[in-house]
Amino acid sequence: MTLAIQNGDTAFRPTGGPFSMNELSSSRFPHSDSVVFNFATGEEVVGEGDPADHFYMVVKGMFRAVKVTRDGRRQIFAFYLPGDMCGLEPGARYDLTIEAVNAGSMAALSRVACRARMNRDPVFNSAVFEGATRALALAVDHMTMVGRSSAEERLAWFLTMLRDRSSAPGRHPPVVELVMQRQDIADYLGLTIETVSRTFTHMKERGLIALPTTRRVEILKPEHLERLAAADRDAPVWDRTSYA
Amino acid sequence: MTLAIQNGDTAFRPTGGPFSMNELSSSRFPHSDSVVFNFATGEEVVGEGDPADHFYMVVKGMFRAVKVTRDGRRQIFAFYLPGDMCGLEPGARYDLTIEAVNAGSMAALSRVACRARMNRDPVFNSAVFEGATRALALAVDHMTMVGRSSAEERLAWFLTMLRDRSSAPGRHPPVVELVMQRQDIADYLGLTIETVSRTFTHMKERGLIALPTTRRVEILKPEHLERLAAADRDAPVWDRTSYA
DNA sequence: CGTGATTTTGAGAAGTATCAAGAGGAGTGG
DNA sequence: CCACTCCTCTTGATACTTCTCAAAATCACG
Repeated sequence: MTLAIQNGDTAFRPTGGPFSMNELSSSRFPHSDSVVFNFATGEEVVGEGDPADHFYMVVKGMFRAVKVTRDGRRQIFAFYLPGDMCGLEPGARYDLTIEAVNAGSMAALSRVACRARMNRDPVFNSAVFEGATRALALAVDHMTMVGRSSAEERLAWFLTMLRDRSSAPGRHPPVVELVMQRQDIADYLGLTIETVSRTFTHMKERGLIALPTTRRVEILKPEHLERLAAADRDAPVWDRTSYA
Repeated sequence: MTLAIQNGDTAFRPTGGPFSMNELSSSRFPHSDSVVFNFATGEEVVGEGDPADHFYMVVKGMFRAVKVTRDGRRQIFAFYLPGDMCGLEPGARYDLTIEAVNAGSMAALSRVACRARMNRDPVFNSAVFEGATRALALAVDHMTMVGRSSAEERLAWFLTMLRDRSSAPGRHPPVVELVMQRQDIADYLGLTIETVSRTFTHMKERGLIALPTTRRVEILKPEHLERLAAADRDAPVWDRTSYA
């Protein structure tokens, strides 16, 4: 893992969006205390069980929170985009592995420094707490989805979420860049890779989406997709912040 | 909802067990600030969206954290036993509904009083934080289970959890009292009630368990059940504390 | 232009849901 | 104490979704 000291206020490109966690972005979280690390595709940021001594904020790229079980089953709990914080858990050790989905970088802030900052900066403090809260709320939604929805509903939910979180909300038709590969989507949604692929195909055939390339989705019928996504939920709040 | 002012240190019967959250039990959490409320079967403690002004600790009986979606799908996120805390979420409103599974009672402590206490009692403070942390860890496990396990593995996991959390760990064969009904189990595990019932029958036929009554399970082959339960996980830590 | 990884497609099997009916239990009133 | 009723739980038959295994197609990259 390469290291780069961040100089002042540059380097941060918060993606914007209706998320109060953005209060933490650019100007607030990364300041002279923080250090930016670069990661190659697949590289590990923190491993499950590592001592939890830092908080992280995504600067660039996409990251994932993963747990792999003894017998190889794999579950992804969150994808992090620029501006998202992770490593928020108050415990002594990380609970999940955080890996780079593609090449990217993270700002790391030591917990000690963070604690100090929380004490002297009420906005920062409440934002971090709110982040933890919403991680729980998101887990609730995620679990309901995994436990109770069909493959098509799950994928619709996923695409809707990515669209809402992505930094280019104005385009028509809305375009979602799938940075992660199919296996990651499957492990996030509790499906197999084949089912994910078939569901993409099915949505394409029904005219809901177009797939100009494997990793790019054009949402042709956003309302339809949203209806599918929200079939079993109400007013989901997409959370840019999670924990790990 | 009936009200009873608690007098001093009586009334609490922590069930014991290997859970550090018990540091909060009897002597710590409920003290002169707290008030005990009684609840009838099915009665609501807090509803989703209510202002989150209190923390709660189960004194007697069993409670559940529920979310029901627009179209009637229902997901249960936790069952709370005596000594468990809920309502821990830092946000302004409760995220889930908490209901009494059977007749029971809860000690309520206002958040204001709790905050004050957290400031002057470091043990209490860290215990509450640890509780929130483990709620997240439990959600991770729960989600992996719901997303990746078979019906039999889920039920084995559930029974193992209840046995570990129950207050009578010494009996042979281990006996689990199912206070909740089948629908609750189904909604906790992401299954249908019929599948839960069939899986019970199947386990009975295989000699893993006995069902002297509908709501009482004797675990005849604990090791076998544990093997099933842990098939896709490692060393689960059963958590007496969750959030809502 | 190969070569390996990723994704898609296909066929069949397995597991769970659904719909429907029956059995068991608890409470009530005669 | 026994019927009656309601509710929960179990069982059965079938349909459907998703998984599994296998192979083909596409993509990424040297």
